[in-house]
Amino acid sequence: MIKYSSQNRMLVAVDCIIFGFDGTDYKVLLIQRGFAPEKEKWSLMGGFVQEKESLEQAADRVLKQLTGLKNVYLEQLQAFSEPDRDPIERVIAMAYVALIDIHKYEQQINDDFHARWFLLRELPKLIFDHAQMVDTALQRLRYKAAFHPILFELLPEKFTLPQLQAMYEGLYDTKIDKRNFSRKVLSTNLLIKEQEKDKSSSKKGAFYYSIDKEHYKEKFESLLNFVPKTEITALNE
Amino acid sequence: MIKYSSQNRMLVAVDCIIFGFDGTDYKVLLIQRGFAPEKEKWSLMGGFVQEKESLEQAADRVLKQLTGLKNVYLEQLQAFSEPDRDPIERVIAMAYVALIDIHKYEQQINDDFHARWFLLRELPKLIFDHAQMVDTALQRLRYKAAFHPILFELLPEKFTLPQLQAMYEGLYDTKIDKRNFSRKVLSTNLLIKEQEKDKSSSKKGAFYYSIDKEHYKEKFESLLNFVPKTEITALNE
DNA sequence: TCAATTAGTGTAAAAAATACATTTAAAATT
DNA sequence: AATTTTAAATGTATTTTTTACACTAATTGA
Repeated sequence: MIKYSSQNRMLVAVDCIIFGFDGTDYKVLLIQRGFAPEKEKWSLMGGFVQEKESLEQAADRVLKQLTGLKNVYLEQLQAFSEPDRDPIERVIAMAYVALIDIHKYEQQINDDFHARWFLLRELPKLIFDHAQMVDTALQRLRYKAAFHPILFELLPEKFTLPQLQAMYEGLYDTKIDKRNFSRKVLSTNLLIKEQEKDKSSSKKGAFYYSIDKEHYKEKFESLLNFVPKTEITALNE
Repeated sequence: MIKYSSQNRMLVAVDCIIFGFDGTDYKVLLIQRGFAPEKEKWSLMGGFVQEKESLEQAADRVLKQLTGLKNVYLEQLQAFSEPDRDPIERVIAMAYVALIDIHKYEQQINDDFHARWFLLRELPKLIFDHAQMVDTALQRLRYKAAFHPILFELLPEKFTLPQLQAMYEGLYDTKIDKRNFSRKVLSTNLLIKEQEKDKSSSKKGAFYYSIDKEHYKEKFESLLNFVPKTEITALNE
């Protein structure tokens, strides 16, 4: 079989930045690396791309192998390709961002795998350029969430408006007027009001909402505006 | 020296989608591929990543080698990684998008290299998945140009408001009211009005404008809104 | 000097975003 | 049983932004 002769072949890896939200804070899922170099150090979920799989398939596989997660929101972030980013040998890394409902997978992750959630604000030292990957992923999340309803991926099936608002406030580190926020969110017709209330955080209780999945798919690509303009005047992309 | 043993190494390439605008139409720069397979077929500018260079460096190098272009706007688009996208062997391709002033480089490109501009609407059949890369790049351009002043990269140092407007109208295939357009554009303080007029396309002549480079850098990341909302309700990203 | 052509400009109406405070529901306490 | 406590829910007036829309100006060539 003919090949491209005299060209330089290299390893290609995928690394996944997995964001979660616990109702108050954003978290990132990390594992202790299982092999040298930097064995036992905290790392993003990563792995080498195999011969017969696309990058997307590799990211799915790595996520499943290391955490048990399947069918999660997963998006290509960007490549990290400094020649010496891995001290052992040249590795091109493609970073993927995943958003998951932290509670849905919490048990599974803790029990079967040795992944651990860390507060985004208190991440341990990470191997290689993984801290930079997290930074870049966070920037992208801030950018994208300002226009598209992706943060819903972080919430359980049923959630309340105060929870949703806290998630937006956390991401942009700001306070949003709840009257304006609920008007904007509800005007998209993305949410269905449920009968029940969540009484875990107030006496009155807050009504649960769920996603109208039809509208969600349609509206996903259209442009929303949940975040006040003053908060998004200088996003980094 | 230790390596990651028993892992699969593969070729990594960069491919550049180079957009230009000739005042009326968008164009894409293509070359005839110089080696098998698909030798002589039309292709994006591409090349393999070398051992000691990052992807960005590779893209810069490829662009320079194949067209003579330097210091152009170049942005990572996304990876294309289907295992069989290249019939010879596994190649992961990272696509980059470049925006250039078509006239500034026209001579250089035609004379020294065998690259050729094609109308975006009339591209020839391209090798491998390059047509898909162009599609994706165009989607990204539409998305990004709706919020950031990147289209200025396509224009010469001095340009007129009608030219600028034609560029936006072409990208979104729409008509924009010129009173509203000029008000919006000028309100950003991104443009400096010049003394001279361009009389090439009207008897009255249209004043030239140039970019206020200070403001341009500052404003690049902030969010603009040159395109009417009705035109950007369903961008694909 | 008149006709033709494209550039340039202003205003009123509609829509969207913002600022802002009180009432309501339910539980816990007295 | 009444009162207090806590967070949820809600409406309106003001400001800002966006849109729709049509005539005048400058210049060239006939």
